Amino acid sequence: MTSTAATSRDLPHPVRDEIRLEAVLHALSEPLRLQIVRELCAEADELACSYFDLPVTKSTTTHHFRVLRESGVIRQVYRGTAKMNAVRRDDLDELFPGLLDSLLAAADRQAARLGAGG
Amino acid sequence: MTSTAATSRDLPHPVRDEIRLEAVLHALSEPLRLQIVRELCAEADELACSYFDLPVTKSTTTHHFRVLRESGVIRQVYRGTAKMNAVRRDDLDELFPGLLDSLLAAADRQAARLGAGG
DNA sequence: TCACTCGTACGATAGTCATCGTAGTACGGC
DNA sequence: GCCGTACTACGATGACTATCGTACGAGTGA
Repeated sequence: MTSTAATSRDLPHPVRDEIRLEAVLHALSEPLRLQIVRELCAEADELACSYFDLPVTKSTTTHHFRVLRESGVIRQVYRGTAKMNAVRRDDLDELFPGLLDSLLAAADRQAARLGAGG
Repeated sequence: MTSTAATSRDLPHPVRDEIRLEAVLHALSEPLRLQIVRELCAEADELACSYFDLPVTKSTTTHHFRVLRESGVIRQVYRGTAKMNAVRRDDLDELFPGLLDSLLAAADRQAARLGAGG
């Protein structure tokens, strides 16, 4: 094949204008999903679903990634057998400037506060 | 009685350190509750529950205000028969600097975008 | 072709949630 | 004391959700 086709399979994503703040907040209100997004942003690169060692089964993992994708928080694309995930930072920053950074900062701050047990 | 007691009834609130980001996001992921918080911030003053003209029954209104209170987003206090509501801006700003402003800005932006239909 | 890995689809289940109606409590004014 | 207003508590209900297990599909490499 000629170019950038990931594979044959395509996944449905909301276009930028279909992303809703409420859906984004709902997606991020789940601890596991918030953690996934934090790691995705920390790595600043595409990560496979299997990269994450989550305390749930594969079925549940699939579910959480789908919620993130359908809410517009992440973009998913197949590369071989792996499904790669990346935060839709450009779209989110365009729609809600500064929101993602504030959310990540808030999550970091809380993690530091709760983790350190101060 | 001597001073500032609102009335006899007191309502349970989480203290600052008990406020969790996930709970805040969950509370604000509901359109009605997000709207309530937006109005509370816009008025910059305490507002009674009855101020809001919500398309749900009083029971449901009570439920939504309780979720906001128990997540730490708002503070509620009785004044006579009225229950006054105010956003806990100081606590939220201390815990998650800039988050509330980003969320409100995002909500405003989305409202303008969807309302204007541009 | 065969096996292996990664992820999906489906069905089930237990829990949470938004909603309502009704009945009840607390406060303020008459 | 009595009534009206503001809000609550309780029970019910339908919808959604997080979770799982099992069975399956799609791709990679031997």
